[in-house]
Amino acid sequence: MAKRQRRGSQRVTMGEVARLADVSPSTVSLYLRRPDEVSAHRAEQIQSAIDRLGYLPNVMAGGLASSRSRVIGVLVPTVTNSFFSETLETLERHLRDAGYQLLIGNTEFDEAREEELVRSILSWNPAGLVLTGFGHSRKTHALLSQSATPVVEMWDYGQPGLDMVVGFSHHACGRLIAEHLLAQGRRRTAFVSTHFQRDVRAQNRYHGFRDTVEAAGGTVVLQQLSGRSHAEETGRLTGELLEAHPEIEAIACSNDMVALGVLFECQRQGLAIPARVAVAGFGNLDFTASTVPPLTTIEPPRHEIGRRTARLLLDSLTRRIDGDARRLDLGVRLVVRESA
Amino acid sequence: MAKRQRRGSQRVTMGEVARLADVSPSTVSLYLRRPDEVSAHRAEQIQSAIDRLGYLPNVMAGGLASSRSRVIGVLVPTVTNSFFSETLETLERHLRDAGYQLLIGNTEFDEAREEELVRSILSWNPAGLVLTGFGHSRKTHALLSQSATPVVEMWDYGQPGLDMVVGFSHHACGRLIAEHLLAQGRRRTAFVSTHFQRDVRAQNRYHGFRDTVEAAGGTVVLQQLSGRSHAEETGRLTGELLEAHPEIEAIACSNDMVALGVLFECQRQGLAIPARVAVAGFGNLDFTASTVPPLTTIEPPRHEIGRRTARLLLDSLTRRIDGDARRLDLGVRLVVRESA
DNA sequence: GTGAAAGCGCTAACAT
DNA sequence: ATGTTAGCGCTTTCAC
Repeated sequence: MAKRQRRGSQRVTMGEVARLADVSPSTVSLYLRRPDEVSAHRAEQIQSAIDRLGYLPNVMAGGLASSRSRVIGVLVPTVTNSFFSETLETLERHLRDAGYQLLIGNTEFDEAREEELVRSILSWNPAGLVLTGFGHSRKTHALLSQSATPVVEMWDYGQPGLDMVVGFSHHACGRLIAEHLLAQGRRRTAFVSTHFQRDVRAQNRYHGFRDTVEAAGGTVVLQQLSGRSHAEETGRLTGELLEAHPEIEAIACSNDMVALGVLFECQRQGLAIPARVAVAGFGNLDFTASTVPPLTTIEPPRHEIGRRTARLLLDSLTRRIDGDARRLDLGVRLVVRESA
Repeated sequence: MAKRQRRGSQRVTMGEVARLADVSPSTVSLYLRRPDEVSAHRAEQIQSAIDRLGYLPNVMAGGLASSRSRVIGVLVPTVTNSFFSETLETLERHLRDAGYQLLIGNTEFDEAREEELVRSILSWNPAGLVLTGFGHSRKTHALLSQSATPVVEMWDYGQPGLDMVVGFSHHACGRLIAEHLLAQGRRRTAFVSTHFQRDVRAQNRYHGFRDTVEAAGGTVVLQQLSGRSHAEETGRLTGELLEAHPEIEAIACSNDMVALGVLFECQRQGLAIPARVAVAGFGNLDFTASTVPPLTTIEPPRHEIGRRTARLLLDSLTRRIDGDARRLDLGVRLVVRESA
């Protein structure tokens, strides 16, 4: 006789496993959570029942009963950005190894959407939450503070933050590039960037760059793309830039994809890099080592952010973390190659 | 008097909302699920109670009670790959708009890991599951068939599949590129590729390419990278390739990042593209339009895959989908630019 | 070490 | 249209 199929739900319950193993459901539960507190004999019976029935625990029931949910929400602007997706991947691996399931959401650089996602994720009663950066709506702040969920803000550093922080200073990145360029005697500069509205961190890097260049008596022309880094527009804007400001001897870019666009535009115009104009990026994307010429850039700790965020969050679930340890500045590294 | 804090769980329950709104819990439940079946008066009371208390429904409790879980699992090889992440983003938006939460997992191109993830996701009793491609372990097949969860395999086409399929033929992509090159009279070719073990779809494209070139009496030299597309290795292998096979007049690449590496290597060696050697990619990544020269490539329907996968899955949850409509070949488009 | 019993917060009949 | 009741499948005291 075939078993009746329940409406789309899981077939085998813990009770059925218990019956087959000839123990009580609570013993099965105990076996699943703390195997060594069950006698070897029963453990074996239970495991073989589980295998025979193909039993899979029902996470929802478990979560409800224990009122703890092995779920962690992660909100990034977009998974489409390789910076965030690499961090995400590392974060996922570490958190999954610790038994947590990630709930990932794309805020699309929009605080209202972020708020919606926070609300939706809090409905899952998550053990923790990871957000990108410091920009959140008032309502989001309210939601989070009344929920008492541990929160890590990642990929940025330098503001108080909601709870825990793992990242680095983008202002410092801009400064680093500026200092490198200034040391070469380049004072007439430009900053070509993705739109600040889509990328506050690019804006912070710009500020760091501009402040440093201007403090040294140099100039900075800002050229903002209309949206995300689009190679075609990057080329066009770079062309306009160099025509309007032929004195420019260095171009800092908000990221490596923008720098790639600038590089190709210079090639098209026959401008020698770095002789005529230096070019620097941000991100140290894979291809930057083999462009012609190789690109000077900044290496952000994308995987380290994932690792440390996972660890900090996990630690905060088991023990009290004190003030200092709650905020991590991971720093960055300037990668000097030939383009600047 | 401050409310007692429950151990890390959600504070406000539906019961408390009901009490404040002076209705029964089930009326609150009804209001939340089908608002217009509740009288306007009570609806208002309930909503204001919800607002005052900051009530968020407990998804776990709801899911358990209804034994339907507005959860859909998605397994991709890696979110780090822009093809998958763009599909993922579109998929996420559409599915979330329909009220579903995505559970995303990285298989890391490993069937054993995929199996583990399938198991872990089935524990959530998902409404549906989205996998990438056709390669799954026997155990995964078993798990899925006994669970009766609707499954979409995406990003590929041309095999029976487990249930539903949304993608395109990678073999056809290889053929398309080959035909284009052959039409230009180029018969001595090479295929530079990421490692097949990490990318079966690249292998399929290679097969389509090779079969077509050889059928026309041409030759194909295969050059496989050791892992994922790494620009430095790509350059080195391309150098070796052109030295060992100076007769080569066209290089097809398994994707645009590889093609970029080839492009720069040719620049470094002073080989004119396409005069001396033609170069073609796959993916139509953003930068390909503005390389020097612009890259001939193939546009895969990355967003369309997300859209159609979401729709097919959603549809299959409400009505029976018949045979033909369960398998979608979305096709691809050859984008001819100057490099080939 | 094991089992019985009481929920976790919600949904879904069913009654009214 | 609203309330009553009985679970959903598991975890967690608490006896034994």
